[in-house]
Amino acid sequence: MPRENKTRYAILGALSVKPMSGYDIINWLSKVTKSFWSESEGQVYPTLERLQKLGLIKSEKASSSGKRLRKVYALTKQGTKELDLWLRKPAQKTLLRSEFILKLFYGKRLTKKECISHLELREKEIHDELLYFKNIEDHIESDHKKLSDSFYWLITVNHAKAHLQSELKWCWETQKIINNSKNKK
Amino acid sequence: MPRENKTRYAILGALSVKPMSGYDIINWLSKVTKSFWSESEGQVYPTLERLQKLGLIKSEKASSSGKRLRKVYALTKQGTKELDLWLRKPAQKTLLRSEFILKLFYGKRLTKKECISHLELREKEIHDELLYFKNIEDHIESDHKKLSDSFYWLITVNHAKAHLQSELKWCWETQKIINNSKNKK
DNA sequence: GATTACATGTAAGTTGTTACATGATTAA
DNA sequence: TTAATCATGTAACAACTTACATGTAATC
Repeated sequence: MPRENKTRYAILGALSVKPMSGYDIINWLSKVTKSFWSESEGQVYPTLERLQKLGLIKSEKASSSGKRLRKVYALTKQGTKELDLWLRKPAQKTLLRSEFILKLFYGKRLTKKECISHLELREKEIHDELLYFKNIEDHIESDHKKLSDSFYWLITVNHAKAHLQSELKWCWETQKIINNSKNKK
Repeated sequence: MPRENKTRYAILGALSVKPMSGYDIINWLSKVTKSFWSESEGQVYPTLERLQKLGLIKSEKASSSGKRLRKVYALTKQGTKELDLWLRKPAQKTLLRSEFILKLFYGKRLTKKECISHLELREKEIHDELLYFKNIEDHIESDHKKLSDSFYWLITVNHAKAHLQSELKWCWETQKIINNSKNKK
């Protein structure tokens, strides 16, 4: 059995919030699902076409401010059904790959200092990401108070924040452990 | 620029611990780097061949207990150099995709009960995974006390455990939040 | 006698990224 | 006028999974 295409559901879900163009979807997802889902252009546009052929979405051609055509897609009844069916199925595990942890896993080959600097770099990234999610949170709370979507959006932001905070703590503890270890290097 | 192949480094790293066959590598990685890195057969065997052609690893043909040939690979000097070079470079971010969080993100389309059941399912998975890492931890501590590798292996196990524990806590809190919310569904 | 573990590999297909092409509009 | 943003799309390629083919040896 081939792998199930998950991109479709991310897109169908986005369109369930409001009709959007491909460009809108890419930007919206990259902002608001940043911590747990990403899509690239090369995926979104062809998938939109496929979904339309399948009758799960329909496009209403609309021109934006300029003359360049802009295709705004909306869910069809069938698309809505398909989305809701998928949402109800238990989630499959999606494996992550962390290059950072892989490097640390082989940390024996590095000096203490080099390991610590990997950890410090990650620490900085985490700080930036926490700031980012603080902003996203404020943005969701102010702009979308009316939408009941925002309730679940904030829950996923909490998830990201909890993850980052626990990783930050682990970074600190790990640096201590490494500094106190008796390895020569 | 094409994406950099990370599989090579996972394999080179594995061979830096001890010479192994493709089969060994697959099993070892799937056990010990489970939480942050996975490789499939269809990746490992062709990559081993490529790495050999590049002179980064060499195989010593050896037969195992039976007659079936078994290729044990070891790092060459060049391969060691390549690995160490990569280990010292700052880690690139690897994006994760969580189907579970994506479903919850669109949770507005589900009933409270359905959302809770997604969370409960995840809770069970986390329990199992925590148990798994407890076992791995004991295994690393007993079998590999002599190897100084184990120091860093345990650090990555800590990372996985911290992540899981923070997610578990978030699961509980989220269930409370959903139960207390005033959504109709 | 059947299943599981050992062991290597290939084929087919899907999924995904990156870089590019194209072109309009708006703001510095 | 230069750059950024809006906007859609394609081509090339890399990465990845799944299923299968093949065969031995040990165990239940």
